[in-house]
Amino acid sequence: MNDNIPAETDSTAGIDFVRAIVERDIRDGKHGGRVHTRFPPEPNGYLHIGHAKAICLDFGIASEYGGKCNLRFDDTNPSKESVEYTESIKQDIRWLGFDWEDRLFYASDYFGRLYECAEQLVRLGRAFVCDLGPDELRDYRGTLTQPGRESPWRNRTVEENLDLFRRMRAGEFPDGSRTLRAKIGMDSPNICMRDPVIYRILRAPHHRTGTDWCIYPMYDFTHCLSDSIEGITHSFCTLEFEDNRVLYDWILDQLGVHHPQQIEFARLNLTYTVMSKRKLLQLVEEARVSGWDDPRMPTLCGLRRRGYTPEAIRSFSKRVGIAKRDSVVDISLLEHTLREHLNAVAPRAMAVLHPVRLVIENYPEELEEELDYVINPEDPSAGTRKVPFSREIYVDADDFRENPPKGYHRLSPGAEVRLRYAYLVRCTGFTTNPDTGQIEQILCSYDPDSRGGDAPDGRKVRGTLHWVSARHAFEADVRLYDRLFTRENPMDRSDGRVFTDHLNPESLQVLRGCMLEPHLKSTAPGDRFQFERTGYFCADSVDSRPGHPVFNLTVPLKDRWARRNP
RNA sequence: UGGGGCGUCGUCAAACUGGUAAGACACAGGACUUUGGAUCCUGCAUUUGGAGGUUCGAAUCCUCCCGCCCCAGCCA
Repeated sequence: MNDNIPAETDSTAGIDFVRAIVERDIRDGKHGGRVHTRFPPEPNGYLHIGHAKAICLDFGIASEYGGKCNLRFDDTNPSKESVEYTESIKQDIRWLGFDWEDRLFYASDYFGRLYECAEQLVRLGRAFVCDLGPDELRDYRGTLTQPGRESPWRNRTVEENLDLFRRMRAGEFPDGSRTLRAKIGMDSPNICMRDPVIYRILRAPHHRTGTDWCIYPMYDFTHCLSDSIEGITHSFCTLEFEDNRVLYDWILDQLGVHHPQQIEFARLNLTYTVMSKRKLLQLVEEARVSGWDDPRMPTLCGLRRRGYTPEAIRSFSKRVGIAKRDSVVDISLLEHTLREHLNAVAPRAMAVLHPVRLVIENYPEELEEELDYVINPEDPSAGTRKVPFSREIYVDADDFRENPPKGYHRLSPGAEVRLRYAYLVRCTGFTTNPDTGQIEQILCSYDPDSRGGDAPDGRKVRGTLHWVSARHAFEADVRLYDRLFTRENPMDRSDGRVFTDHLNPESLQVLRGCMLEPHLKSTAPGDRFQFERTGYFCADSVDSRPGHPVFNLTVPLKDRWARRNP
């Protein structure tokens, strides 16, 4: 993994509780001091930044402690899963920078062994076939405060259960007519333990096993055994599975097999976005966004298209930490790690998003110059390139004010500014459109002795503007993105509104006719730049065409001036 | 009102078996600057949900209380 991020030495702090457990286990020689984790996504949707936290934990801990991490698809519900999702998940994990090497597994690989385990449980007298339908089952389960009732089918003989379970597998019974249940007890205060269903009849073609099976194991049964089969030592999952841990342990204990330790941590929440697959799916289906990879989505494919780097996401994951407290991380932390990385690696370029023509009246009509441009001041090894200059250029409309506010050190009548890496120019006048009153053209004179931007006499020039030579510029579309929601917590229903009511109508703004440096014309999709004084941008991977890149705003530069002068 | 978890700065998050509240983001000042970027300084919890108690000493131990999250899919 080649991080171009300055060493993350900010962690003088203690390690998180998960790593503390792993280290203690290594010290104690548990599992022979071995560390083996797994990332177990269900292929029923796209990965998002919350999954990135889990991936960084699972793969991160394995690599930190000399262990391994498997990728295992938890594909036990064929009605919701597909190969499309498995492919996107693999791509996203690789993009994030992690490698499962030859350890790509599917829970469906274990269907045969899982079935054997289920029969074993039956033989042990620890599972039975139950004929209760879904409604009855719910009724028998009891409530949070009242214990459940035992199924009337609970005391079938081992032989009968075995026979029935085999016939379930053979397809003799209709979907939903019977289940295989663990025989634990109906009076547990933990509802997970009230004779939970471990196999159901479901005639749905599976994306890997086709129609081989008409019964599928449930999560609780599958997960612990898959972990066990793979020799996992530490099984990390999110908080909502805490109650399930008892069942995880119970099943493994009954079968007397290798017993990994499940450890739960808090999932990631971010301000100004939603993180559930269901909500994200809704945004896609209702066309509130252009798709799973819309650059405003918190999906990994969305962030990638937006211009986020894997390094930034990994750094972010490290900084949010791992704990058990429900929390909501400020999106500005993610933006910070992004800027931190991009600042270090992104080549600079000049792009004028809201162009206004500026004429340097004393600059020779036909003259063209090639000026030296520093590619990245943060990285001298990036070197320099040439940028063309001429009498007429474009500057940003926001860089000129007829009546400048206090503290404004850009262009205004009489004011002198520096054109980055070019010349010092002084504003001598301007013209406006008589109909609209809009600034049409800014007039300036330049100081020929200031080539490169240095004041020959050392005079102070506060403002430095980006610009692009009019006759060399090319037009392009640039999309400005902002947060998708206007609320820190879009799920806030205190005023009776739903999350889609909080969508930010200004989250996407398309700018046409932006004027860019000619050298940007050959940008390849996905290439990232810092447009000086504006922000970080990347060429869109979907809508760019050869010679016609379309740029996405990845994240704006911080702007203290704008902040103080709203 | 059952069970399982969790409550430390605006937001994350440290503080090993009690020893006198890290760090980061954000925010606010200032320095510097050919990006109002970056960088660099400075400030930012007399206090750990609350109330008692034990102790020379408590975020850490005890008691009671308050608040928040999760669980009643043949989803994961």
